[in-house]
Amino acid sequence: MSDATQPAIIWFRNDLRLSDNPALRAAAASERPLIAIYVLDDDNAGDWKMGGASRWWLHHSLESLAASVKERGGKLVLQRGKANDIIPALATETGAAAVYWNRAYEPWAIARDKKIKATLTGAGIEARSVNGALIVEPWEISTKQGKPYKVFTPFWKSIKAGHTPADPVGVPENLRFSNVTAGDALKDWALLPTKPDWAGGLRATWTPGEAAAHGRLGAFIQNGLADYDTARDKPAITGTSGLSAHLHFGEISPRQVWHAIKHSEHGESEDADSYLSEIAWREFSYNLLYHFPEFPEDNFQPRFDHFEWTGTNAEFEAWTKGQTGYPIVDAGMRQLYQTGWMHNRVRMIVASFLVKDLFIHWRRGEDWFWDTLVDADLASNAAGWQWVAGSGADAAPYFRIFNPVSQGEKFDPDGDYVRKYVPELANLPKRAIHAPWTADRATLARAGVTLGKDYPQPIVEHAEARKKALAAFEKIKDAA
DNA sequence: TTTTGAGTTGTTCGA
DNA sequence: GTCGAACAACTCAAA
Repeated sequence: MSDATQPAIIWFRNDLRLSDNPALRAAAASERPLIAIYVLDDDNAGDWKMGGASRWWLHHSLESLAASVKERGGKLVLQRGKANDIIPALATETGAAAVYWNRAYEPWAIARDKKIKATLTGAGIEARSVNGALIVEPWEISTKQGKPYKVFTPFWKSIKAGHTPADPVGVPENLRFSNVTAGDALKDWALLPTKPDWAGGLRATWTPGEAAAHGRLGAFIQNGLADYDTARDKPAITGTSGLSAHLHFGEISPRQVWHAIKHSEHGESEDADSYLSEIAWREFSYNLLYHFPEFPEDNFQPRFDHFEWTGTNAEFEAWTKGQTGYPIVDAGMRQLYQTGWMHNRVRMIVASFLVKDLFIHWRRGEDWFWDTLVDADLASNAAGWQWVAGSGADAAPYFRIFNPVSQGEKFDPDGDYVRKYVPELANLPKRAIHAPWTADRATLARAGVTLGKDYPQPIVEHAEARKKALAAFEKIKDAA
């Protein structure tokens, strides 16, 4: 029924790379001419269609992948719409014998892919999905009782004991592409902002694409890994790998990262272990999302449904704009808006502030991050917010309420991070940089700061908010 | 089945 | 300045 001249389709999704790409490898192994396609499927994504910053990244990542495919004599076909229609239609039109893809784990994507698989199979076309995004599939790891892990530490121990990844593989050598002409022009998707063009900070900070992902990993191993444990908490320096968006879009795979770290000079160090545990957090988040698909929308602990969210829209807006009057919070929120990314330590601080100082639902923070982060990832974003809010599976204890002043003093001791993103405070001495309202009049005058004019007074009093939060947690303690 | 130890990232208070 | 304890109670995971 099928002959060797029939092409195979390699459907690229969040796996925008050629190396260590199991679906691509399987497609190449079929020895059929390949048709490469990417589908922008906003219809299926519903409320979780890609946000603005992610779209910017996607544009450049697709450009990069398209160039790599072209170098090898092929063309990356771009189509927009429901993949349920597009993929089977392409297969039929081209007489394809098989379609290959790497799995996605967003609930909407799982549901869609299942239907597509049925459609293809029903039409006599082979449909094969494989694991290209995770170290361990969520259904392959469980507690000794056979249940999904809900606590990170035992999950991480289990990975180290029995689920370390295989070595990554390279770009298939026998890639042979078929000639296809159909498809959209990338620029017609209008993924880049124009009026206004807010992407300047993103361009200055990031280079999407497979080659850049490996460049960043190499630089991190060279310069960051040896001191990771302490440096990772300092937002003023490059102490983290910055791989989150590259990993999200699959420009690099977690097992490539794992392998490179392990085989580096400090591969067996504590620092390497704690870095790899961050990779495991990503896995853990996917694990939670797979087993509890409502995780991005609903409190994992239902008692949080009773929490009284009393924050106002004006306060939410002040938070998004970096105008809360707490310098470390404002620096973080401005870094996010300018660069599409925020340092992990600061993400926790701003999240804690939104939830426990402003009493605004974590879902609103999650939505804002979704739109503004280049690394916006359904699993990681939801897990992070639920963790901070305390509503998650493996949540921060109720009393863990970040103090934005002491966090600033501890992790940005010289105030360099604040000075960079809150330039109106740049001339304050370091003893006042994290709490400008405590500075005397002369100090403020010398720094050219008039509070309430150049920079806001704190919109809430932290000590008071903390007490209120503790009382609010007390109130929902016994709720169903 | 029951028991036991533990749970990413913190803060405050009092000695 | 430094240090340890307290801050709910609960659920998870393994023995």
